[in-house]
Amino acid sequence: MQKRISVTPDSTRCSTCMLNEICLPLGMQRGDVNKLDELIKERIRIAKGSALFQLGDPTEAVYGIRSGSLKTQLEDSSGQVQITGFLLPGEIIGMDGLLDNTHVSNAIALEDSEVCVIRIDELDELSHHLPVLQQQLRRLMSKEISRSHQLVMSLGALRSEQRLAAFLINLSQRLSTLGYSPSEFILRMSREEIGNYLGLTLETVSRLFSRFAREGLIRVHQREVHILDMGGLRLLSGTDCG
Amino acid sequence: MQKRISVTPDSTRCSTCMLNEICLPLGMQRGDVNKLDELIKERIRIAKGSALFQLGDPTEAVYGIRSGSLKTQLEDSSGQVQITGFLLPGEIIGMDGLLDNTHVSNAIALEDSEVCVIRIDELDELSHHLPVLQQQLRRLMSKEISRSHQLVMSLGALRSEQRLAAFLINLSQRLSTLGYSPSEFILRMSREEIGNYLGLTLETVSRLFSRFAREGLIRVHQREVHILDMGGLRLLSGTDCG
DNA sequence: CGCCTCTTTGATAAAAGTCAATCAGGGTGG
DNA sequence: CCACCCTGATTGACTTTTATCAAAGAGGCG
Repeated sequence: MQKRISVTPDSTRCSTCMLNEICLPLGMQRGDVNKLDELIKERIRIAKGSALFQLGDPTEAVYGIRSGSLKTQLEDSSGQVQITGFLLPGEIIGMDGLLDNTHVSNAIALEDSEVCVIRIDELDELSHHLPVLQQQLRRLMSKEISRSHQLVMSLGALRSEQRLAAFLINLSQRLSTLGYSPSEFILRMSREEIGNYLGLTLETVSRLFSRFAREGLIRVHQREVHILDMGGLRLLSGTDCG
Repeated sequence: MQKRISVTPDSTRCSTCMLNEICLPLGMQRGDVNKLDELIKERIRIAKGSALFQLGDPTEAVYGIRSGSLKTQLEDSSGQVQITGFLLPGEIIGMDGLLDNTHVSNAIALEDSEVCVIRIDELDELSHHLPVLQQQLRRLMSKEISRSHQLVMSLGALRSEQRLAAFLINLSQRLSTLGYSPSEFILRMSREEIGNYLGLTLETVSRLFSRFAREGLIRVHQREVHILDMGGLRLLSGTDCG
């Protein structure tokens, strides 16, 4: 279910990638981004439902998502699962796991996806000639810490309707950054996955979708969502929505 | 309420610090730790209740806690607060905030505390001569990501009693690492702060303490906690407790 | 000693979960 | 090609958990 692909000189590289401004190169100088091309030597295709990495696997790399979407989830010894993130193109996955180079979570594709392999050893190597690269990874890790803290805030301080509203707004914003419509999108995850992520049951999520629709905030049909009243959603969420 | 202290040659340094094995130097070679001494030029004393940094402050450093304890909390525009961590000696604080060098949380001392200042610019500087240092920070940031994910799991997947049990076990383990008793300790935070952290109300926390005591799992008197039945607590928590 | 803050405990209400039935689509095989 | 089946989604009735409101108790500090 995984297929490794070599990146040849004529493949798309960081310097020519559309996700340039969002992904690893976020905020880097043009010239430096060109040097990044040396870093990405391989990509991996992952089929829907299969794992990019799993709990206990050695961490040799982190991954920039090129297309598709994935979820990350913790799994404890009793098999209990908690989804900790839904990741979209341009986002980096696998940065937990760098404590002692062992993955502590699973990363599973929500649809057929492709990721760029950022090998840690090569990152350290390249950093000698491109010192800004270490700072870059640091910024991305810091972002992941903040993101996770936001999720903690959502789970700890918001009520179910606020969580779902904040979730939709957050998705909308991220899709918008990628150039997609902020008001119409297809959810790649099930009600159960949304519920797990937000600390709710799938029934509660389903009921909330119906209620939001009844109140004219959204239109929803299965996994297709239209946001009709972004202002209303924001108001409902009661936060600035991380 | 903050007092900056220069670290003189005869002060305690990383190489002679008791927290050597836990803090920034975690897992580093002896020789490398000696080089770390150049990095820490300043410490800060923070009085109980006052802030080490606040939302919006520029991030010039991260901080290793030398003594005392702090909490970190997010605060949204409506003033709603969510505590995202209680930090003990040897732990690093301030690693969110490295995305664009602005703090996105508050760090407040739970008791009079002292932290070592790890300036980011000096860290980058020293890294030229001590490449392992970047990896070190990376590991600590990865650890913070995992820690936060564990908290997400606690908030999203556990019931109130499991959360509090897991919280006590986690505290016990960390205090034990510091050489304190794993079974007797003083909580530095109020019921309200514990509740906020765990996504519960202070009343629920108080009731749970009473219930655990009634069931013989702990003895508790105000902020003094004795763990009587660690096995029972573990069983109750239903997890491997991050 | 008395005030103030934190904690405990109780009664009640609200939120979200559980159990159960039905519905809708998509894919498969006859 | 269509019926059927399987999975995921919706909706309802009821239960459990946790929050809210309220009052009283315990320490600590001036």
